[in-house]
Amino acid sequence: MTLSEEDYIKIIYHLGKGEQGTVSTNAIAEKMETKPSSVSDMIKKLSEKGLVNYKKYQGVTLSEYGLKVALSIVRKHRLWEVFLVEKLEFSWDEVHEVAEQLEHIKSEKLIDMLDKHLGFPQIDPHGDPIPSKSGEFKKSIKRLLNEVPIGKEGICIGVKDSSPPFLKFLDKNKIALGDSIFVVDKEEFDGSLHIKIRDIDIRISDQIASNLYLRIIE
Amino acid sequence: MTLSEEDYIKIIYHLGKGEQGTVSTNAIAEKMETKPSSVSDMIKKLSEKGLVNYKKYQGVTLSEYGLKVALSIVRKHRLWEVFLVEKLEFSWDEVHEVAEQLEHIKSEKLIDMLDKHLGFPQIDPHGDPIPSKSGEFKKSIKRLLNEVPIGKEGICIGVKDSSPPFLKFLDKNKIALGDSIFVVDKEEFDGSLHIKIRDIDIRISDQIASNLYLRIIE
DNA sequence: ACAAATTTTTAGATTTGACTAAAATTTTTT
DNA sequence: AAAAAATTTTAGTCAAATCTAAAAATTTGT
Ligand SMILES: [Mn+2]
Ligand SMILES: [Mn+2]
Ligand SMILES: [Mn+2]
Ligand SMILES: [Mn+2]
Repeated sequence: MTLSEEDYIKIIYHLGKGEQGTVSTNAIAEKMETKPSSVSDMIKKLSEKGLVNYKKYQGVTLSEYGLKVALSIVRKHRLWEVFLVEKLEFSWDEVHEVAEQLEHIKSEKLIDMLDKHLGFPQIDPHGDPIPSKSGEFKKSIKRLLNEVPIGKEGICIGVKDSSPPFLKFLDKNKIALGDSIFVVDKEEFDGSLHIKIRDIDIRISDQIASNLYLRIIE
Repeated sequence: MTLSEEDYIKIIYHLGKGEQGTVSTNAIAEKMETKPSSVSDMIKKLSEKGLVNYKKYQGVTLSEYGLKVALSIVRKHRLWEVFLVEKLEFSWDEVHEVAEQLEHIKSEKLIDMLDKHLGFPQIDPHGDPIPSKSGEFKKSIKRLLNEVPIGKEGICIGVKDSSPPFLKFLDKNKIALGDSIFVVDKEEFDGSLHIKIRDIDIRISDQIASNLYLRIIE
């Protein structure tokens, strides 16, 4: 598989939300930062290779084989992200671009040993689950912070918006993965939240709360 | 720079033995596993980009800029090799192929932090010196262990005597290719050596030491 | 010195992945 | 149910990196 083919497969996977969804040519073109006509050409090739199911004008889905390939790339991407944060002191808003390159390195042993070196992590620095070698990954029970009931507590496991400005905000406010967040109160008027994090009470807007994923403890 | 251009530059560097030597089209073709005609084309391109000095039919040398690029690639290659051996439990004969891929990853921060993570190593698992960020590095030389000065360290790169008894001895004493050996002291009386290998102190006879090749710096 | 052998370069073709412009198809409006 | 709009595909180019075959330059052998 070429680097370009791998990028297409990964994008089709993400646009298909994991598995089923059929994906449009235009959507792929936008993500790939290329033209729809180029996408048509590539899809034809991927289809001939058995990586995608394709009928002209009817969108595209990953084949079983294509899904396997996609999960292997996602696995590599997320393991490298963990490596960069845990071992090389990168912060979570710096890792994606480098992982985009590292995910294409071809060596089964490399990724197995990297996994071991990192202690077989289950989630990446953005809270996304890391597929196992065989392509399974446990569905984490995510809930957006603004949907967490008052009086409940949860673990911060990820973000919906992973843009640098948002990640910077979290960093500045010392909100990080693994942190426990307790919802003290919710303001009806604007949906802003009063939360307790590391024994400190802070107030966050609905906009922030609706972009933070928690895993609810019970 | 494309991946292919980087490979050409690296090969021209190695064939030119570090710096001066002018390199022939045929030699490059052989190393690149391609045809001389393809090499001619690529050299023309590298010349236009100012990476090499080139006169038709007269061979090619790296420009000052090209040398800088070459050293940066060699640095990345060797740092990744150290990483694979030191952190991921690869053996010295498994790392080259993977490093050939990793050396093309583009991120200055990545390589700086990797260097730091590894403790700023001076030599790679094959005993070759690692250029500094600014492109300086020490020359490495091959020496029989009994000719290595006290206080020096080197990588075991080969044997002079490859008879079964000798290899058995090495195996029994856990001395293997790729191991780093530090010469602690030398006994004047019989020429026997006190060495440190994998943090263990052992004593070996002159007969053993005069049949083991090390690669040392400077 | 000069013919033969070798090395190197050019000419022309191929493959991959992309592009523009135009045609075909599907979807949305009226 | 057309007409209009949007999406998707095809047709025809292009650039990068490669190839084969042939021409040009250099080196070698007598
Ligand atoms: Mn990422
Ligand atoms: Mn991630
Ligand atoms: Mn190597
Ligand atoms: Mn090496």
